[in-house]
Amino acid sequence: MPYWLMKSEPAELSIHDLQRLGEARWDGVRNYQARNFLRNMQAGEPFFFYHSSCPEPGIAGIARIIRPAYPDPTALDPDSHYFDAKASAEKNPWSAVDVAFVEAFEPLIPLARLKTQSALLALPLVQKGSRLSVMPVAADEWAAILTLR
DNA sequence: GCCAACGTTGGC
DNA sequence: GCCAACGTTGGC
Repeated sequence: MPYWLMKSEPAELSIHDLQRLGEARWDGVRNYQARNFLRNMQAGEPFFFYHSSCPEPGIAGIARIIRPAYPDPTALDPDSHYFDAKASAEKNPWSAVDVAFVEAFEPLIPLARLKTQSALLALPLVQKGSRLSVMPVAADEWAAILTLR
């Protein structure tokens, strides 16, 4: 079963928000490579929930996909930060998935620590300049990260 | 198709 | 707030 990692700004949606909500829609992805990965996700697949653009960036827990990709409604909502004037109900290029809480890491695994792991050199997350917000995680990478909890 | 300009991401 | 790196846009 494929594993994934997705980034979220905790001010927008944190692992603790998801823990409280139970489920949430993962929307607002506006990068084609990330969107293509979203579209490859299937219900049941787990992902690392990464906190980005915050005082302590790192992997904050685990969640799982509960509904595979469908048209992202925020692209059609003029009031949304993620509104895309070029999207329409007939032609919406953006996708969202629904996710459910699994586990929160206390404390989270800091990015600085992930960067010291030789097993993670191939993971885009730790590569200089990489901004990919949705990425696959290899089984051995997943296992290596779990040992850091 | 090239590429400069611009906007965004995201760590620090 | 800074800025490196990247993706996108649009003129040509």
